[in-house]
Amino acid sequence: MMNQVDDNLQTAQQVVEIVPLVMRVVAAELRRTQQAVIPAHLGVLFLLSQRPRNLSELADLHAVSLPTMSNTVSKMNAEGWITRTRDPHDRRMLLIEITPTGQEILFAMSAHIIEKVAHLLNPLSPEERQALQAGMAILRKSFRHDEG
Amino acid sequence: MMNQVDDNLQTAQQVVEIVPLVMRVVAAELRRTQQAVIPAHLGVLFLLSQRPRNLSELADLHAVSLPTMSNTVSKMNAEGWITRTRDPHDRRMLLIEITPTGQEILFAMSAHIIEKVAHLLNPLSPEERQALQAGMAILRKSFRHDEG
DNA sequence: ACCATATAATTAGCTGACCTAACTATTAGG
DNA sequence: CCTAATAGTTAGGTCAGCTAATTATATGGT
Repeated sequence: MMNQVDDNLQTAQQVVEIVPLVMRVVAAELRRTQQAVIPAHLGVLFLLSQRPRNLSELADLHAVSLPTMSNTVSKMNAEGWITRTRDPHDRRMLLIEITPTGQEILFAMSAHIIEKVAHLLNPLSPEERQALQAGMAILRKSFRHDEG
Repeated sequence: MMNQVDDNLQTAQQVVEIVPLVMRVVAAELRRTQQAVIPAHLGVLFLLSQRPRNLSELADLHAVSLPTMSNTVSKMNAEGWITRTRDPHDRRMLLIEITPTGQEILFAMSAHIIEKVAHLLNPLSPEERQALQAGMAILRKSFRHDEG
């Protein structure tokens, strides 16, 4: 019989083993099959599709440093995927919003990646799929700082 | 009622959203708290702890290109974590084996990372933990090319 | 009213993991 | 025995991420 502390460690070990593997396999799969270029910062577009955010908020939610997010946002702005405006109430802050172009990119690229992953998940039974979804939901809860 | 194709896509979407987030959060957590340096290639040590491998096999299992794995293995060899010997039966191939030092590093660093992740997973209930483990097992099955 | 401090974002410079293309070394097969 | 295939390395580059230092704005105490 395993106590709760040991079980927690074992769960953590699994996460540490599996998550990086999934990252690499998906990256490799995209590289292998891709014609269109995948924007690296799709996750940020996704966050912005939910609502406008400021830079610090984006950095926090995306779990990167502020300079990294600043750079990311610059590039996305240059691509026309987002707009950056000063918050009139506090001119230190940026209000970052997704553009219609950004929405389109998000939609198209998400569909592309998701299709690849869905292909890898194809052999799963409905029960396994459901179990996987449940696991992902728990990870989201544990690793995302908000619920939006 | 959702059909199986849509459900598969939705599952994939969740994976695509969550897995990179977990990566970044864990990386950030390690950076924040770390005294000792974490070897980037812990996953490779883990594979070698199971059994010796050749380079192509490692590259495949780790889902990176051959040159990347060649470079990784060189660095780990310089650190004394692994040995590289020519396979006597086919001198083109390398037999790559973990050293006792490598074993120690793997053990110590795994414990460190797993402890951090376990900390993040602490608020979970036993049921959630179990669900998360189930989800991870399914991901392993879908993304790892072997069962060793 | 003013200055010190705190907060928001940017810039500069660097690291490290990853890639493709081109190469060397060895094996295998007609 | 020589051409093909296979295993690994080298060369050269990209890109997301970092820390440290800087700029701009806001706030709070005297």
